Amino acid sequence: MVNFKEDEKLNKLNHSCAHMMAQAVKHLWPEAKFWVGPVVESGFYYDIDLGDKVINEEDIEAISKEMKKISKDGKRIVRNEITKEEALKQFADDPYKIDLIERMDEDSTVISTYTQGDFTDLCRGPHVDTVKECKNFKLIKFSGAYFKGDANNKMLQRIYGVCFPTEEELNAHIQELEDAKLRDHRKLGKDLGIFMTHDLVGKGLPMYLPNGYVVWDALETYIKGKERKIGYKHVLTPPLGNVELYKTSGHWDHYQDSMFPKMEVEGEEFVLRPMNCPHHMMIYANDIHSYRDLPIRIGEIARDCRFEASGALKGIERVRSFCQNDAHLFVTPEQIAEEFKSVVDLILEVYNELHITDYHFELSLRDPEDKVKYHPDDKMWDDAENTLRKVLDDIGIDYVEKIGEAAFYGPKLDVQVKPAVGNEITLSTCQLDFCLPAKFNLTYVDRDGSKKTPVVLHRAVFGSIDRFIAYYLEETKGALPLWLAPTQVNVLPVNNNYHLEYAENIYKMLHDEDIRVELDDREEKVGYRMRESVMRKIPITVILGQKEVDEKMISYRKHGSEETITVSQNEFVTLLKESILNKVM
RNA sequence: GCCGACAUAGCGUAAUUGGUAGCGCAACUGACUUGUAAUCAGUAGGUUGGGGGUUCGAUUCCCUCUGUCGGCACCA
Repeated sequence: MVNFKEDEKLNKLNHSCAHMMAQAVKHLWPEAKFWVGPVVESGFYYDIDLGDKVINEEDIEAISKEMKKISKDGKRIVRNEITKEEALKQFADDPYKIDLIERMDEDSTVISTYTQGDFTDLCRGPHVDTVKECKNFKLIKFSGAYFKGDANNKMLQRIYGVCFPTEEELNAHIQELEDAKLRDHRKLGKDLGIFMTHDLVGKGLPMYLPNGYVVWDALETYIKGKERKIGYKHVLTPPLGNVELYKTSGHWDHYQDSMFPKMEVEGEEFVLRPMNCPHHMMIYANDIHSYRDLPIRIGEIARDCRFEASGALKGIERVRSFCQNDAHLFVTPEQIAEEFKSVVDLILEVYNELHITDYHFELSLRDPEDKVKYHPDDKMWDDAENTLRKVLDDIGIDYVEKIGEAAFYGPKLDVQVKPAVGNEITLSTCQLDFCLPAKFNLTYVDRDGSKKTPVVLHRAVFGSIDRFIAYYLEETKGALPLWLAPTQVNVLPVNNNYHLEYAENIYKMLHDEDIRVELDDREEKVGYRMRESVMRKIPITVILGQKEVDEKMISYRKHGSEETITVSQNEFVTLLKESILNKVM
C-alpha cells in the first residue's frame, strides 16, 4: 500500500488537493473556517469548522463535484511570502488560522500563503503548479475529529481523500482498498468459523469457535515451547485481584477509568485484572532470591479484562477480554542488556519462522513535560532510555523514537504492524521497568550480602493471542499455514461406491498420526466438494479415485495451486509431518 | 466516550412516493453415482435487531435502547 506522506510527489499533489477541497467547501459554505489540512500515510484530510452543519453523503458528492469544477477551471497555484503582521490581518476572520499564525516565530519561519483563484490558504507548501493536476482524486471518508486532537475541544468535520497523477493509479488504489476489506480479520473470522460475538454476551467479548481454538491452541503451545527453551517458567494466576494490589502498583491511579469497576464483597474490593505485572511481582516476592538466581523469567498465557471505550473495539484486535502472551523478567542491572537482547532475538526469531516481514520497531519514550502520567524520576528515565538505545544500537535494528508513548513506569520497544483496515497496531512489546519492583519492595541478595532491587522487563511476543490471530489471519488472507490450519487435510473420495473404503482408511491413518483431517463423503460431485475445500482455505485436499485405490497412492492438491501431486502413503505422511514441524506450507 | 452511517432467514442481498417481505448460497427431502471451484427438482426457513410512537396500515416516518461499521479520543 502506497504511503502518501513518504512519497514526495504524491505528498505534494495530495497537499494541493487538500487545498482544492477546502476551496470547494468554502464555495459551498462561505462561513466555513479551516484548521489544518495535512498529508498523512493514507492520503490527505482537512479539518473544517462548519458551525452546526454536519457533513453527510450528499455533501461529499457536492464537494467532489465542486472540486471537479475547480480543477477543470485550472487556476495557477501562486505562492506569496508575507510578514506575521500581514498574515494576522489577512486571516483575521478565521480564528483557527490566527491560532496557527500566533504560534509562528517570525524570525525563524517564513510565513507563506498559496492562492488559487478566489481561495488563499496559509501554508508552507510546496504545491503543484495548477489545480488542473489535482484532477484524479476521491473523497474516501468523513467523520468528526477533535480540534487539536483533544477530546475536551470542539469536534470539527474531517474529510479524507486521495489524489493521484493518473486515473489508472487512482482506480488501482481504490481497488486495493476494496481488496483489503476482503482480508479483514472480522470477515475472515466469520467465514472461517474462527470466532463469534453476540449482543447478549456483550460487545468486545469474542468467543472462539472450534476452528479458532485450534489456531489459539497451536499458537499457545508454540510460544510456550519457545519460552521454555530459553528459561522461562510458566505460571497460572487468577483473572482478578484485590484493588490494593493495583493501588500498590500504581495502575489504579493511572488506569482505573479503563478498568471494569471494582466489586465489593464482604468488605473486600476486587477488580477484574487489566494486566498481570502485579501478580507476577507477588510470585517473585514469594521467595528470597540470590543474585545467582537471576534472571528469573515468569511467563503466563493470562486472561485480562479492560473496559475499552466502546468506540475503540474492533473484531478480536481490540477487545474487552483478551489473553496476553505475557512474561516478566526479573534481572540485575548488569543483565538488562543481555536479557533485552534475548527478547528482541525471540521476537525476530518468531517473526522469521512465521514469515512476518512487514513490521517496524518503535522506541516509546516519556514526554518529559508530562509530569502527571510519568513516574517522576528524571534520572531513572534517562538511565532507562539510554540503556534501551544502547542495546538497540548494539543489536543494530532500525527504530523510530516516539515521545510520550512510554508506559507510566518505563520506556518500551514496540513492534508495529498495519492491519487490513485501520491504523497501525502494536503486536510485540518489551518494556523496561525500574519502578514497579521498588513499589512492591522486591529484592535480591547481592554478592556482598546487601539487598538490591531487581529491574523488570515486561514483554509480550504475540501481544495478545487474540490480536495476533487477527493480524495473522489478515497477513495470510485466511490461508493459514499447515501447522495452524483448523483442518489440515480434506479427503475427497471420487465415488462413494468404489473409493469410500480406501478414503476411510486414509482418513483413519492420518487421524491416528494426529493430523487434523476431515473426510468429505457427501453424495456430491468432486468439483462441488473441491470448491468448498478451496473456499475453506484448507491447505491440502486429497482426491482418491480408482487410480489411487489400485496403486495404493495418494493424490493431493495444495491450497492456491492447481497442480495435483501423487505420492505413496508413507511419503505423504512424512511430507505432512515435516511441513508441520518446519512451519512451511 | 465523541461525530456520523448502518441493522431484512445461518450467510450474502432485494422491496418504486408507507399497502403486513422476494432472490441466491447454505440446510432438509428425493433423483443422479460423479476425477479436481457450484447436477437437477422439491421442501422448510422472517414478530424486517429490541421497545415505544405517528398512521386505517410501518422494512419504509419519529423517539429510544442494543449492536455493527468509518473516523476522533484512548490504548498499562
